[in-house]
Amino acid sequence: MKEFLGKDMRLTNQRRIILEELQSVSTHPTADEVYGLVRQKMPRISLGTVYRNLEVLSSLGLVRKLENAAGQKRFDGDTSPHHHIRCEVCGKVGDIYDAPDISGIEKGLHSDFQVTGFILEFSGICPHCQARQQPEQ
Amino acid sequence: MKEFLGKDMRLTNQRRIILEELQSVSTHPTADEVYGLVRQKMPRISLGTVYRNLEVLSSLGLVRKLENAAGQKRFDGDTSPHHHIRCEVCGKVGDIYDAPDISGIEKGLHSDFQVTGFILEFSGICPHCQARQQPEQ
DNA sequence: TCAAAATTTGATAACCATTACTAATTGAGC
DNA sequence: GCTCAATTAGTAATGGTTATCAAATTTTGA
Ligand SMILES: [Mn+2]
Ligand SMILES: [Mn+2]
Ligand SMILES: [Zn+2]
Ligand SMILES: [Zn+2]
Repeated sequence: MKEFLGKDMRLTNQRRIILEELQSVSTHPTADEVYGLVRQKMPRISLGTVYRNLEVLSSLGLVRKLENAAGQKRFDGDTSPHHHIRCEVCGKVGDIYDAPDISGIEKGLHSDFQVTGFILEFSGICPHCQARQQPEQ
Repeated sequence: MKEFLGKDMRLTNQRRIILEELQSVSTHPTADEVYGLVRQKMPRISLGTVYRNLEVLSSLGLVRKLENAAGQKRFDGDTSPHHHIRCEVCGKVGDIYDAPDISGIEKGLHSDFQVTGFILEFSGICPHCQARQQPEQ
């Protein structure tokens, strides 16, 4: 991790553990949930430190910040290219690795904006909420 | 508009003017900006009434609600199918009417979620911010 | 026609995720 | 180890949104 930090940035225990915990789960936790995870290893860390470092890590490209839908921001320790699906009921986020490749779809659009990219996000219902929603029949 | 309201819902002046104002612009205003527009016609309306009715109108399908964790919600009086592009600098939203059709892309994905749909949103830089960002050369 | 019931409003308070502030602490180069 | 800028813990502030509720408005129906 050290090699990714800028020259005036320090590798603190807080920073290292936040990244490690985020990389150890596949749940796309919110900042608050990351806080819960990290406190098991480092009980005196503050929520502000978690927010601050999630922002630092995402601007360094070490984590992905998911902010293109309703609800709280979520964070992803998996920076490999993949899409996400968000539960319409509870907001939980899952991974989609096999979506058709639509790269380049942003080229040649008619817009006065300078187009730089796109985000494709799926919506659905997570296993837990499926079970809750059809209890009968 | 009356025909779209539920049987226990009333067509108030507030409700009608909010929809009319939203349909009269193509700027995808925030709730606060809708409040500003509506107050020109109805100076004593409250911000809470604007929020409440934007929610009602969007649940009836009369307006589109554009949610994003990166900023404020925005509202669209144009319910015809089209995509959006968001300015990375200022958050302004524009329309994209000529994106390639990717409907059906959500079918056959490998996920334990029940997949119901998708959102494709473009990102870019709006004309105003383009002018501000490259002042030289 | 008129009073009771239902809905909606305006005003304001509460909420809550996130950011800002600041004195104390600490990582890293010398 | 010493120095000092970067970082932290703790807490306050922010800001968009939602909740609350008495008053106003509209509908119902006797
Ligand atoms: Mn992911
Ligand atoms: Mn639009
Ligand atoms: Zn769910
Ligand atoms: Zn812009």
